[in-house]
Amino acid sequence: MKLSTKGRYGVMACYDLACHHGDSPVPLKAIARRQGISPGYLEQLIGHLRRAGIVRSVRGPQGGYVLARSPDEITVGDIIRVLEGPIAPVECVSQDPGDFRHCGRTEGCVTRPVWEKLRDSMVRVLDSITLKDLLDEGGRE
Amino acid sequence: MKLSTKGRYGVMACYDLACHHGDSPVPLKAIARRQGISPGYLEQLIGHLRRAGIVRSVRGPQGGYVLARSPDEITVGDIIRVLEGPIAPVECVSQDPGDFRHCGRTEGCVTRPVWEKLRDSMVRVLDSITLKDLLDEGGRE
DNA sequence: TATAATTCCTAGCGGTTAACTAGGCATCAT
DNA sequence: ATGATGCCTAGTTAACCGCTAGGAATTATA
Repeated sequence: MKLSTKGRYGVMACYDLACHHGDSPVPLKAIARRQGISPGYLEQLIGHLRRAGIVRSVRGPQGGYVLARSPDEITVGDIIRVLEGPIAPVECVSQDPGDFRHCGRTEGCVTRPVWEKLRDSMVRVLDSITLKDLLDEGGRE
Repeated sequence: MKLSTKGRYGVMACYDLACHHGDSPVPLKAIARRQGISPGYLEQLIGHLRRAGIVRSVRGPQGGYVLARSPDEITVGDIIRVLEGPIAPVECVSQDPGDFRHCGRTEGCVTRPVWEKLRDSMVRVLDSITLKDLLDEGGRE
């Protein structure tokens, strides 16, 4: 029941970009250094975020990455979904049709409501926290 | 962010035992057959549940397993913790000292509060649902 | 125009875990 | 004494995680 580093690194990287929102593009190396992430690995992760429209890239010298939307329009859930897949403790309660898989057990599976409640509570938390919230918090503490 | 089959199978097996609570011991094979779980694999899982004091075993013919406590005293969280480990999306917010691991990043890690909120909401859901709740629900639906 | 800083892409790799299977031993009602 | 059951450990296959490697494309700047 653990997140992989993908999700964590992704959130950290996006937080880093949020800190520099409005500035010139942030090179990947700088993010990797500040957040303590292997640059090569982060490159793969940020590629997903780019293709998902969460960050934008600028190539060439002085290039780097910027958030594609403002920090208050990007939730932690958005990032997690890109890097970890649908937020669902088991496939049979996935809200993404591509990920959903019927467990094939007796109809009226008794345990499914448990996983649905768990999923809902996870989604509620992750979709309620924006990068802006993290910025504000970082400033206060 | 998925549960493994361990947790799911464990809850299903315990639900099966709850259905027969008060009766004579339920042989592992019967549980495995009804729940569609590989008997050999379930044997390993139920071994953990036994050592954790959630189920009791009776050896010999007519033997099998029974719940060690009544269904309203066993939560889904109890079962998950035995089979999946501490309920924590990342190790640095694990409430189990053995599992906890400091991420070693800059102090005042900005993302930790996110994982703490997520953990709390997961724990709240899983610890609030007992096997009795599943029984009642199975009866109604 | 040449250089170098950057992003982009894909392949591979070593380690770990998941989900079993296999096989043998211990217990004990009948 | 038998056979049904639980108990234990060691394998096995496949997938995935967290990287590393190496090169191609882009482009600001000297």
